[in-house]
This record gives sequence, C-alpha cells and structure tokens, in this order.
Amino acid sequence: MPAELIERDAVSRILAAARELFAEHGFDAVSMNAIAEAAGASKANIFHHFKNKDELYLAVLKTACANSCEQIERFGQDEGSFEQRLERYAAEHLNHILDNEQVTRLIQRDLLDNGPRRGRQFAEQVFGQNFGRLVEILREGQLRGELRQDIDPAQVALMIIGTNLTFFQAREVFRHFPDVNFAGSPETYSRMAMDIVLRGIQPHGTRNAEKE
Amino acid sequence: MPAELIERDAVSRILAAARELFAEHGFDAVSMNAIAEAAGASKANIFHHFKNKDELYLAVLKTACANSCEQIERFGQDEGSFEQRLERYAAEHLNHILDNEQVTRLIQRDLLDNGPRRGRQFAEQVFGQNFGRLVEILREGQLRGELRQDIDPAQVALMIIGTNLTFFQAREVFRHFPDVNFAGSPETYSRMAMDIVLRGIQPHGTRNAEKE
DNA sequence: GTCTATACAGGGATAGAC
DNA sequence: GTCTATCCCTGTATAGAC
Repeated sequence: MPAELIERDAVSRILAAARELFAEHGFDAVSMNAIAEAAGASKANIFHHFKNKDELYLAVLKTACANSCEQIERFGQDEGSFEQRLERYAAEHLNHILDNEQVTRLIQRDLLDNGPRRGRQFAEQVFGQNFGRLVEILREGQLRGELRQDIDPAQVALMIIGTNLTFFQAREVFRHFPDVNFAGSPETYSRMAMDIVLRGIQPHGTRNAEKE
Repeated sequence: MPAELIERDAVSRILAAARELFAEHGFDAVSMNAIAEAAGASKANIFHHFKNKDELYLAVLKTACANSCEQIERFGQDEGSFEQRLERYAAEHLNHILDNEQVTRLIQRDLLDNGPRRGRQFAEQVFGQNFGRLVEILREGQLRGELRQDIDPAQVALMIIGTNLTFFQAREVFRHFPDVNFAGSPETYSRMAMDIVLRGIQPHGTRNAEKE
C-alpha cells in the first residue's frame, strides 16, 4: 500500500495527490485519471467532491496557500537587531520555500500562466504577504536610521525574496556549474547573499556587519 | 489579414505561432489545432514539417535560444570601469529579457517542468552563458581589487541575474502593490538594485559609488 | 460516498489527393 | 508542400447502481 498518507478520508487524499501532481507537472499535464489513481479513489468520486477540474485545482491552491501563509506569519517575529531580523527572515523564507516545494512550484506556475486566471489571487496573497512583512521591517529600520535613507524598502524586499526564489528555481541547473559551490547549501547561499545586501543597505560610514 | 508576420514561408510562420503560444500558455495547454490556426496553415502541414509536437517544441526552443545567446554575447563588451561594466551588464540583461519575453517565459517554463522531460539543455545554455560572462567580469574585478576578496563571484552573478528575473516574473503582480513605485520602470529598478549590490561588494573602506 | 460503465468532445497523428 | 478527411485514443464529465 502507498505508505505516505493512508488512513485519511478521500477528500484529503485527493487534495494531496492533486497538489503533488499539479506542482510537478502543471495543470494541463495532469489528468483526472492520474489523480484518481494516485489518490486511491475513483474518478467519479473526485467529481462527486469537486464540481470540475478547475475547482479541484482552486481548492488545492487555496488550502496550500492558507497553510503557507500561516507559517509566514511567524517569520522574523522575534526580537533582535535590525540586521539579525532581516538575516533571519531571509533564512527562514528560503527554508520555507524549500520545505514547501510543491506550493512554491504551484505559485510559480500560476505567476507564469497568462491564460486562465484561476487562482492568481492566492499567488498574490502569498507573495504579497512576504513582501509586506519585509517592507514593514525595512521601514522600521529606516526610521531608526539602521539603513540608508536613500533606498526604497520595496526594492530591498524584492531583492531578498527574488534572491531566494532564484536559488529555488535554478538550483538544479547551477548544480552542474563548475563555478558554483553553494548549490547544495541554502544556508551558505543565504548567508552570503544577505552579507552583500546588508552591507549594501547600511547607512553611509557604518562598519559593523561581521559578528562571528 | 494577420498583419504581424505575413509573407513568410510556412515553417517560419509555424515556428513563430508555436513560440508565442507555448510561451503564453505552456506546452500542454496548446493544441496543434491552435498552432495551425494561428500560423495560417493546416495541422497536417505542421506534421509534414515536424515529426510530432515534441519536436516542434524543441525546434522552437532551439531557434529561440540560439537567437537569444547571440545577443547575450554583446553584453558588457565595451570598455569602462568595473562598476560601469557591471551596471551596464545588469541593465542590458534586464532589457534583454523584457524584450524577449517569449523566450524568457519558455525557458522559465522549461526550468519548472523539472521532470525527465525536454530541452533542459537550452535553459542551461542561456542561463549558463549569462552566468559565465558575469562571473568572468567579476573575477577580473576581484583580481584588480575592485571588489571584496571574501566574496564568491558566482554568488554575485546569481544575485544580479536573479534580481532581474524576479522583476520579469513578478512585475505584473507587484504592479498592484501600493509600496512599489518602480513596477513600470525597469531602468529605475535596475539602477536601484545595482546601487545596493555595488555598495555591497565594494572592498572595505571604499566610497566612490556615486558619479552623477 | 463510493463505485462501474459510458457519453462525447478534443487531442495528436496519418492517408492520400492535389 | 499543402490541403481535407479521418482515425483512434485519452480527457473531462455524467448516469445510475450500491
């Protein structure tokens, strides 16, 4: 028996199977037959619980994003210096997208799709939540003079998120590049990237980035 | 008549239509019927020129990437200071991916479709070419002491490319974010991002980033 | 709620005339 | 090289029994 997620009700199994398959292959490449088989249910039963394929996809995205957003809420919450918070946020964010590979892929797919709008809202929700929290932290730091005034917090937030997303997206590719040593180590990558960013956004004349 | 690309031979029209549709909607979402209609040719004629759908897709990717790589060769070629070259490279790269939206989307899609699937090679080719050129420039700068020694050039290259790709990928989303002012202006975005990166990778104690 | 069986549309791909 | 017509399969979705 497929040991992974047995003993759960059909709806849960269907959602889990659908999430995995949609994330891996994309909406159009996945048939209801495949989902039914992976979920250990009949195709007709899926249609009993979800009106059609689109609605199933939407349900997958909805539960996945809700779960993801819940985790994001906790990023960078704790106390600590401005730099520590930022560094921690970046590390936690990278960790999060790697741990939730399926959701991340779903969202990236959705961002790429120009066609049916389907669940764009959820992609925007997750992306926007991360973005908003980061901007908040950065604004606060700016008020307290802990980063340059002549800088757009939104820009920095986007750089941090983007740097992490790039790692996620391209890690399998640059794993084969001779120049790259950090492919297998997100921690190293995150630390190095944030070292550059932090130094880049320091107020002019500051010099206290190292602490080890 | 569809004014865009008329008067060309069938193969060109087919490739152009296929590139547009694949980029927009993804491989599985596009039917040969749709391509035939968009290209103003019959489905049978497509199959006359391309063995099957996969081969057509591969041909699209191949020509698109070849064209793209040709342009990349010219990035950052000219003389100028290290910082100027880097800045120029970043700006040209962002410009390039925006101008070649279809190719960029094709590659991102291909990257996402991790499976035992198609032309991963092309993604590696384009990505790798950009990456390699950037690392080269950075190494050179490092030798001449124009950027920190304790930094991995590959890391910086990835940050620059990733920052640009993120702009491309998410610009439609953060266009609606109140915090973002640079959504419509890649030039502004690129300048601001590189300002941070350049300051972040300067040798300790340098202070000559501004020149205007 | 869950199944088997089935309807029916659209997909990729081919035959064969011109 | 290009077309029309057609094949056959797989996809989504439904009917109806249990």
